[in-house]
Amino acid sequence: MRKAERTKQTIIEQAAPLFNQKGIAGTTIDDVLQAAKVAKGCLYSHFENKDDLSAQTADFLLAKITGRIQEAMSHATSAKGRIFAYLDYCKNPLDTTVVGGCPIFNLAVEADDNNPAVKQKVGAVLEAAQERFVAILQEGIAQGELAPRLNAADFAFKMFSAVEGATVICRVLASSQPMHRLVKTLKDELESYSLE
Amino acid sequence: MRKAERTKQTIIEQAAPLFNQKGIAGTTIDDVLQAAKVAKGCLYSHFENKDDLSAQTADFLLAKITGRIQEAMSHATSAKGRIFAYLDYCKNPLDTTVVGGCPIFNLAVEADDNNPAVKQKVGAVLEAAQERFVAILQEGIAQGELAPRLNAADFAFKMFSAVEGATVICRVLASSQPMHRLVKTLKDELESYSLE
DNA sequence: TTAATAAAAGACCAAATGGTCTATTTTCAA
DNA sequence: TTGAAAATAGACCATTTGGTCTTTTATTAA
Repeated sequence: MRKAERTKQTIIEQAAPLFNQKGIAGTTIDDVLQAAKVAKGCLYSHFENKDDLSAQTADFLLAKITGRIQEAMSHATSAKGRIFAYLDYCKNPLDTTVVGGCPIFNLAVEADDNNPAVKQKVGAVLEAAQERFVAILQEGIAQGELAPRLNAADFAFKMFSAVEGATVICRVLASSQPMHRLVKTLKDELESYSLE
Repeated sequence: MRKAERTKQTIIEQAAPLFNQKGIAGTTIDDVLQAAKVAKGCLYSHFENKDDLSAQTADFLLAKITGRIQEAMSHATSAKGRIFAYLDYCKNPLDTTVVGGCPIFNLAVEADDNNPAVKQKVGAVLEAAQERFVAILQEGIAQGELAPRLNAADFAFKMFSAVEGATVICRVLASSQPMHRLVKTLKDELESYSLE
């Protein structure tokens, strides 16, 4: 039963970039089969159907970027440092952690009107991310590192929305320059609340 | 030849919300046939194939929102007024002009890795929008309405990215509250550059 | 009004797609 | 080492999908 788990993981890992690039509707079971180098019977012994596969792959994708973001921020100690680390992590939208752009947004856009299950997963991730940023900023304020006049929730939401939006825009324009300027702008803005 | 044009327009109009909600890959020719109440032979006498249909529908969708945004801003006279009008226009992400969210982003996300033709269309719209906002802000500065220390390009991009990003997020969270706060934040920010 | 032309209908088709089922191979505990 | 159980292969199937073709109907310029 150990081999099976490995195979299942392989399928998910190979399916992930496909779903992220081509979308769920745009990805075929045969695409996945080919990428994972697995036969149909094998895939269907691990997943009920395409919906099940896409749901589990969505979980994988979402876990992957949130993990990476956490990891990127974990090296910093100050609030400002953590936020800067996040912004730096997002700096290159053309070459994202998972090929095809930010899975959060890719899934969000596709699932929005179609896939309640995935939509809910994305919603949970979105809320967690928001809360994480707010907590970091509020701790920064509590520690006397950031000015209390900073509205943590507003800044966090603005920053996150802008970075995610900019990721999409930069990818379409095939240039990461706008993102670089955005990151600089947001850093300057946060810097203006710094008390140290 | 007049009737034909009307029929073609109907097909595009009926296809538009489908493509916007379900995506291009997720929308079937039969879906469109049913929505437009037209037979297959009819549709294919107006469009070469699905690609042609989706490209023309993308044009329609993009023209529609850009038109609406222009229209919303056209009533205002000052730079601040125009920007505020845009922000107000975006205030309700759950009930967008075209059902299913902002077509710019929906198309951007799907076309990004799949559909160079549509990607290019979206890119053009994105650049035009950005330039429009920058021009408005710069004119505001030139007219002495806004402080010259305002970086028009940076503010415009941050605003646009954030609003588009927030639209997606709000839709997934099924709440327009975050957008309301974002709009307020951005208005306050622009207000702080107002010289009048 | 009518004839030439354009538009629309829908039966038909081939390919693709998601999914099933049985046969075979592999795994791994005893 | 071996045999029961698990995993995998891939032929097969029904349905869906994009697309074509011929027939019928509607339009419109003369």
